[in-house]
Amino acid sequence: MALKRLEAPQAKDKSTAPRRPAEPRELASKVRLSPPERERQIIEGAIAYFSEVGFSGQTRELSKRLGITQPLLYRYFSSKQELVERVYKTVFEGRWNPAWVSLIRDRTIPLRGRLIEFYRQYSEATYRRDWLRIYLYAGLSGPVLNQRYIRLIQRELLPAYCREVRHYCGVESAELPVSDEEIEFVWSLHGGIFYYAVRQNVYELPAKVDFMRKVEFAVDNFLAGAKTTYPALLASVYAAAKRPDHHR
Amino acid sequence: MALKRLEAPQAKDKSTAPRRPAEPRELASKVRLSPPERERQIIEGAIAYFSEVGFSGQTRELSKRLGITQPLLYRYFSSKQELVERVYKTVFEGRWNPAWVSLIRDRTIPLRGRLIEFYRQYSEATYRRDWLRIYLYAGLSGPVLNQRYIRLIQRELLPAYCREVRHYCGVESAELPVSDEEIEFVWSLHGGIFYYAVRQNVYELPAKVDFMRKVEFAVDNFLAGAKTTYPALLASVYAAAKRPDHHR
DNA sequence: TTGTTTATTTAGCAAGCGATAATATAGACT
DNA sequence: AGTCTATATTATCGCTTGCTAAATAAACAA
Repeated sequence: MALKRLEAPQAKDKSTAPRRPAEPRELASKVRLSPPERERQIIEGAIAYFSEVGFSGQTRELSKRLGITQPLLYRYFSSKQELVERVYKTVFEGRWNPAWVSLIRDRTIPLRGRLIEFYRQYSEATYRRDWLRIYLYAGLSGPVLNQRYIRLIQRELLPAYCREVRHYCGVESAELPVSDEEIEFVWSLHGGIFYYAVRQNVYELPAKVDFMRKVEFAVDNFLAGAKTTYPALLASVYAAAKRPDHHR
Repeated sequence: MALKRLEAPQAKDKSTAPRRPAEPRELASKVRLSPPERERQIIEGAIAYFSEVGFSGQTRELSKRLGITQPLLYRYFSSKQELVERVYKTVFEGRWNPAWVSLIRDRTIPLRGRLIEFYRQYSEATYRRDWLRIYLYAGLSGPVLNQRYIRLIQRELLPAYCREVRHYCGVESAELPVSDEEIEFVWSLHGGIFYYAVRQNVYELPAKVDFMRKVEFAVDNFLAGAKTTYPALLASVYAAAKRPDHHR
């Protein structure tokens, strides 16, 4: 019973007959690429493929879409895991623009305009189907990469938000550090817009309201509310910080 | 070369020797459960397992965690896909409470209090690690289920939000239907809180601000802003609806 | 042309996977 | 206690998967 496998057709023939010559291929390109070029092509294809099917996608199917054979992947990446990590790295580290922080801080423009312009640029870079899907897949595989990205947002972007909102509300204070409560306060704006992008580009719901229009609503409401709630928040945090038991 | 597989150790022995008697098992329970009970147990275990590793998790590992053998799963579910769909169904259809809509509409309580109380209850039911992870996995496997859930929110919950916010802002109008713009407006509140839950329970970032405190910030800022921006939004939508080219 | 290098392919393994058939046994009923 | 039925297990199939070794062929230098 265990030997049934033997009876597979032509199994014997193949083992004794000389290897037949390679038949002409009809794949996309027979050209030999230089290693850097081929590597770039593989990573690009892997981003497209894994963003669609997830990181449990098979190397055979990926190679098929690339028009190459599967073992060739292993000439450029020693394992599937290594390729996956290159995909993560390329996507997460390649689309952040430090100029965005300067934009938020540019007080020659009204804060409303800065925030709207920021989301116009930021959405173009990161709120795309492939980025969002890889972000979500990464977060489910393990928290580390998303933690790193969120910490980047919390360290670079959101404190700048907070200082500008303070200025906007007329409660600027250079010496008072930005509190966790303030960071969480501005997360509401950022998170609401992010989730819009997920609904549109991952869950594929029809866009009944244009993205930029939605951003305007969200920014307007955020700023209008902040005018009264932000000073109150700041006061409550500041009061708590003055009390002896303020740590924890 | 192709016959090498034959040389696998004890392959022949196994095929000729009589089946050895079952060795005593040390698994959790040898009891025979009634079909409904066993089915419930499998689904419950599948929710826990698939929410951790995703739906590409293996049936063998699942059965191991349940303390049963893998073929037993196939007595209760004709395929893995069927089990997966039961998991989806159980999670998404089992945790929605229609009373939440009544709570939002209960004008004997100030709107702020209603919203905060709603998020206290809603987060307890759905903003849990297993629910959130299955929600995210489902959305990446295909948009259908998440679309259905989001449409439930948009049909049952958010229009109620909108009418209460209209009342809160003193611009109530029973005959004017809730517009897409208004729905999107209140999504900002809901989405910002949802993404907090994802950061906490999926990306496992330390909670520097307590969930209910964050909800208070978000609701306060939303309502404070709405007082001025919601009437303006309503006016702009209403003005557009009056123009001849208002449809699309 | 001829030889060398190396990008790429062919063939294949070993482990893992979903699923099935045959067998064994727990537990209720007589 | 003995019988019977449905629950549960054992063994195994056929296919897929990540990965490797050997063979092939394109590009370049002599």
